[in-house]
Amino acid sequence: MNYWLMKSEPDAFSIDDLYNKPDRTEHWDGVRNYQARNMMRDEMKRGDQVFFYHSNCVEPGIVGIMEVVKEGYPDFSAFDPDDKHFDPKSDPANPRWMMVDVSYVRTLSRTLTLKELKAKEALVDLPLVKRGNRLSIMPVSHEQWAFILALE
DNA sequence: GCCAACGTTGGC
DNA sequence: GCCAACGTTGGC
Repeated sequence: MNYWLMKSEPDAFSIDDLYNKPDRTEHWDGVRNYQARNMMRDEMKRGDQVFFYHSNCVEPGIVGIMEVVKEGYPDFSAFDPDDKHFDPKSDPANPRWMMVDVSYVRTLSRTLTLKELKAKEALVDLPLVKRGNRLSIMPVSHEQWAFILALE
């Protein structure tokens, strides 16, 4: 099993929004970055565990855990001219963008803030804490996952 | 709201 | 294929 971290702006989609979805499950659409796309297309597998990270908000940090329940498939929001993430270059016959479905596992008892994570020597290799990193989906090693969870 | 970092686009 | 311009991300 692999571990991941996925960012979302809580104003757009928060962990509470995920909790309130039917089956507490949602497709992770709107990713328009090739590196992140490749991870969803090639590497994320059913049962993988994912940290839910709130970005661009008052207290950025890890707020919960979710699980991959459906592996990579075409992101249909790219085909919809009315969608915020419409991409005319993504052809339904040859989709450019992919997504996975994720399901709510639990909300952490507290937010593990970016500030706190940045201060940990054990996490210096986590892309999240590297200067200028903007990846919205990133792998987390098993060691990093266990270390972060122990902070809760 | 500012701005640094970085990915993408497009002219050449 | 280079690289300047531009748009976006996301912390602060």
